[in-house]
Amino acid sequence: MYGIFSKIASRVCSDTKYFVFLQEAIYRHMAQQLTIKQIATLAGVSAGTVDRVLHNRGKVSEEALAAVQAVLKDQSYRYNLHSSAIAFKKTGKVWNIVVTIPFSKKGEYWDLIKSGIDQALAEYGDFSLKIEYVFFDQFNSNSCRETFEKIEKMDCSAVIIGTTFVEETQNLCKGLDKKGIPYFFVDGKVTDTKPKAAFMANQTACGRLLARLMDGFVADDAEIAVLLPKRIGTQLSNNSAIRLASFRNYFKEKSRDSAVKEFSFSADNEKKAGEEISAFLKENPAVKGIAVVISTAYLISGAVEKSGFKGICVGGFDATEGNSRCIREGSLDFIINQHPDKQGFNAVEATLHYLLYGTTDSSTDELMPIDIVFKENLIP
Amino acid sequence: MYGIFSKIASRVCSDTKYFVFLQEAIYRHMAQQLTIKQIATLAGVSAGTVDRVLHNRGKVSEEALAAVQAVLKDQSYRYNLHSSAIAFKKTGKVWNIVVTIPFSKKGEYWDLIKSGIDQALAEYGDFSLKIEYVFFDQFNSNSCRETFEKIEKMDCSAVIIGTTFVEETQNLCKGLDKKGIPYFFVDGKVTDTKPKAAFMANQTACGRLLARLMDGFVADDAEIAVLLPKRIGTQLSNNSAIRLASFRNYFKEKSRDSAVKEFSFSADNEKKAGEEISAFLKENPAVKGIAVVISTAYLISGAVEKSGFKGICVGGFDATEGNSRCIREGSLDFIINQHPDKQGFNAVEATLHYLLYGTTDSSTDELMPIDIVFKENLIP
DNA sequence: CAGAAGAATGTGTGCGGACACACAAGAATT
DNA sequence: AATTCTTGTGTGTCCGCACACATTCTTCTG
Repeated sequence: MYGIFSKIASRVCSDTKYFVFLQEAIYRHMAQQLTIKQIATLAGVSAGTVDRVLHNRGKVSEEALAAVQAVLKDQSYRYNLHSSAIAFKKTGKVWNIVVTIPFSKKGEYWDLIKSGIDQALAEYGDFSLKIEYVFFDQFNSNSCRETFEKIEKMDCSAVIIGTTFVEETQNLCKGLDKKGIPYFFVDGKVTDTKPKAAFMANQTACGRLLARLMDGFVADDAEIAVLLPKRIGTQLSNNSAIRLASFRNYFKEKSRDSAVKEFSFSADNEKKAGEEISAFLKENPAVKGIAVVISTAYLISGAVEKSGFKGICVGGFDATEGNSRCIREGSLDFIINQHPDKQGFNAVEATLHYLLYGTTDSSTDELMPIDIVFKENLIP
Repeated sequence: MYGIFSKIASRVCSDTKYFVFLQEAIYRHMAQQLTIKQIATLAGVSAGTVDRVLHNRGKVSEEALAAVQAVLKDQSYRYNLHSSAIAFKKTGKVWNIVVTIPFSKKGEYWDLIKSGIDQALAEYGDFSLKIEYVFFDQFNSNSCRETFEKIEKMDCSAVIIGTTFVEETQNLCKGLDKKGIPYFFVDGKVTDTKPKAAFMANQTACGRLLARLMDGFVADDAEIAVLLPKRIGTQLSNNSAIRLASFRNYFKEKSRDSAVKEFSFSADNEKKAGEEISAFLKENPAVKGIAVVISTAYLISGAVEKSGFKGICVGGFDATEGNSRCIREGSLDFIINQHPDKQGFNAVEATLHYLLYGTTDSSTDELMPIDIVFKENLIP
């Protein structure tokens, strides 16, 4: 791709010759795409036959097949996306995508994923596309199970799944596999499943980055607290567990593991969380950094500021509304953003791509970029 | 947009009722788009009249105009992008976008912008779109002037301009304004011009963020060097100047300005740059942080490591190939990424959008997100 | 008042692809 | 030998839009 460009660029050192350079630098992109009819002419058959080959509809003689495939390969044919979409309308069919994710309040993690999905729907609204949301309770495996059972009975073209409960997800995927319905993951992966793609951030990198930043921003002789959600009944989510392990691992490598204190707080209760962190900081005055491995750091940073503790660096995950507010106000120092909205958007995009072309053009694991957000680069 | 979603979510607190919730949560998006023909029927006119109204082709009576506009507004009509693109093909016209940016070596700043543009071309290849590159020498105002004069004579639908030389850009824009050709900026803005949109990062935020990170990562009693390119004849580019001022401002606010040392290096000569920084560090042993305000930090970080200086934090701008390599190898600690590729991509996208719909759907200034990249979140 | 000129409006065609359907030629059945 | 059936193939229609061209209605002129 860079061939011509770099060749020209390397030639321009002398001052006087730039004009000659310009003549050559004006180069044109030509993505001459052939149509089905042109392919047909080249292969010596009719458009219908080419269509049959392209869609594997059968009823094509071996010689015709060979002739068409030869031309197709030679000309690297691609559907014209627009014509395809237009013609598809005629059929009256609609791509029905079912999205099943936990519900959450406006501006919280799963709602950001949903925003991305909605955005994708708006962007790709000109395709015959329908999205059907089915929410469940991320803290209640029964809700998840019954929801997933419902989905298996639904008539749809593809499913986007927010990975939470492992066993329930595996069951759903098994059912979908049997029916040949493609599915995609957002936020994570689950073993023994075959998603067409999974959109998530590298959790090991996330944990390590959190550690690196804390290490940099907190004095060498201070202690650092790593905060987890208190859970009753259920265990730590897979993502959080990986982040925690990776976080601790960083400090182990630096032989500073003794400075790290683990602490669990009530992530679903603002008041309780505040009281807990206050008490903790009183008991541990050497703690000068608080690393929250989940998306509700704002519950902590707000309380830390209110309680009057100074010079404590607080970091967390994801640009939820609460976190963004605290960053803006200064109580939260930074967050590591996994782009939940982008995950949602890309999942829809990939789904549509798969439905239209029958392929995912990239690898199964779609790692999202991990951003670090300070007050200075927060998007308002 | 969140209306239904948040209403439902807030209702689900009790454990037992989630199933009821599910029934309601299955809600369907319906973006029922009317066609021109349907609009015509509703307005009591023919499709041709609606078409004339939509394209401002004139020859429409006042009453017909009013009737159509009323229906259009009421139904919030939008072209079907696909049909539009398909039908446009028939006309044989092609959108010809001229891109004029400085040339640079593969993987350097302007080449990243170009990659983004190429990517956009690939993505939007199914539109009748042609891109014509015209490169110039960013260190030679004559090259720029003569290139721009050439562009004024070219026949094109829109121009994307990499802002470098102020006066030359103003002249070009004046000419384009006269001909009614829309133009877009990448990397910066220029006063007294009327671009449809400018794609760039907030440079004040960039400088401040650089300062914030340096401040955090370098001990309080150490000195910090801020590195500028040595220029002969030309002055510091606008972007660099803003970053520098913003950087210094941060430390002034903290009354630590005395710890900041400015230093100019040969940004276009790897060997010279290395010798200069080595000498500088020998003379200034208290310097423990190096902030490079331009995109060639890799020239510095490589030399710092080779010369054997330890414990010095180096930060710079943009994920160029050189910088990415140094981050990976560990000599460069972090970079602030302005997403040049995204700037290029979005510029093409916005241009196409303008050409198709006659509007830029957002504000003139398109601020790009600013990312911070460490080894941990570097995309390979 | 016929006829030309002009303004407003309606109709027709084709972009590239998806699919239904018509049709031809040979094989299998009655 | 006449018929159904199979298999391969080409043709026609339509999706929604852009634009050329045909048509109608109005007004003005000799």
